[in-house]
Amino acid sequence: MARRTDITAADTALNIRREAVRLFAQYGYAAVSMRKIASAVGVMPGALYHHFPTKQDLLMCLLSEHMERLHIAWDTHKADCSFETLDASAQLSSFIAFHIRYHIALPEDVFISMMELRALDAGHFAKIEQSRHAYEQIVKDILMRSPEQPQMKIDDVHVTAMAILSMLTGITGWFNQKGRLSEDDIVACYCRLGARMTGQEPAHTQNRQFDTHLTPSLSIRS
Amino acid sequence: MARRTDITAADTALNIRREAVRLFAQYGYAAVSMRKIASAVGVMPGALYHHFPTKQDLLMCLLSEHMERLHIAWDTHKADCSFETLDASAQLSSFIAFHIRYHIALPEDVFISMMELRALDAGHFAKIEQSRHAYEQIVKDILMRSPEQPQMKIDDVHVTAMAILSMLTGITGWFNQKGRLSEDDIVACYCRLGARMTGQEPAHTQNRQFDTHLTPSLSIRS
DNA sequence: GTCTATAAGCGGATAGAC
DNA sequence: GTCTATCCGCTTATAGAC
Repeated sequence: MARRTDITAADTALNIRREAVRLFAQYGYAAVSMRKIASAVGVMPGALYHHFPTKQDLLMCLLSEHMERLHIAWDTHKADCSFETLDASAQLSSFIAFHIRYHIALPEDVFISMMELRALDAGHFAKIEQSRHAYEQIVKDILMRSPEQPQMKIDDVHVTAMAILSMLTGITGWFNQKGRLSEDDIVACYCRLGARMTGQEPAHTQNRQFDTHLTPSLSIRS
Repeated sequence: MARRTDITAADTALNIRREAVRLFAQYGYAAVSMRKIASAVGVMPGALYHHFPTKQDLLMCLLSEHMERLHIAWDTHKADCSFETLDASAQLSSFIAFHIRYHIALPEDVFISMMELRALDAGHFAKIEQSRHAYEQIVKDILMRSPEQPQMKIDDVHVTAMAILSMLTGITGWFNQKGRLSEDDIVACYCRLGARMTGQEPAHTQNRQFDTHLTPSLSIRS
């Protein structure tokens, strides 16, 4: 067969990233060899090194691009729901809905971004950790505005923020697209839980309506 | 130096388990070689195979013993706090306190039990997964008794149980023994959060007293 | 029960042809 | 941009001496 000119270098680089994400998520970074990635992509091992100088660089690329996409998606979501005009209670529900939908859509990226931080060398780790902290700060900033809301009562902003984030991120561990609960059901459940965790009475939250849907831009993946 | 008769085979096996837990927690199962474990223990690599036939068996031993100790500790805690006599609300606080204290005391065992499940082969995985489900069922059983409690309101037992467990297990990711909050502070915060997540009004939970301390048996480690 | 020594193969990464 | 071929250190695991 003649050389396929319909497959570009950019395609191969994208295939490498996609297969690497899949394999790292399933088996872990250390357990996946460059040979296995090459085999999944359909190229010889040496070809990978034309696109990524080392295995470590490949991992760092996956994690940094994931964090970058996450922040961009959040900024887009903020703009689309006029986030700054919402009160703290509505902001929290808006964040919860965004976080759940984004994480359910990209479970493998999320998974390796949690699990493989320790596989990064010091410099790379610091960069990703900074980006993670910035994301956590979103929740803390929302909770710190709670004193403006008479129906919100928070004992400890830091603990409550970490509890909410852990609770949300844990969803990817058990959620099944074909299971009993739809994505909308999950979002509704967790918005209620988030409201309760921030001291809002069930009576106040039962009948509130939130714009909990993501903007279409989220579904675009590089 | 003559052969040290004060070091027995049981000591070596214990040292292997301890160093393996530490190294697996820090770098991950796949990233840690038998050579590194042997070096940490202070023996030659071949000696490890006298105690564990394969690396996989060593991992399975660590995980199965962790789950076994966890269930035994829970049974002991249940007996010591007369668990069956408590109402559902107090049972939940009792469980939360137990879970937090146990997990803070053994963060490395907990960590590898979450992270290295995928490193187990199919048969071993099934056994550990069964034990994990049994532990999750503890929370579901408590929540399913909530209809007896007029102050408890739960939308979905499964979701609420998973949310509580994720929230609790996430603590090990950020808790620092020397940080701003003591273990007691954390337990108090999370008992409050757990109460709120199960629909209990802040006014109801603010002044309640729970026996949130673990029994002494927990501090014993094989 | 631990040692020395080694088998047999996989690991990341590179050089140079095409 | 991908291939073939290869370097060489490290991997799990075993055999037999002590």
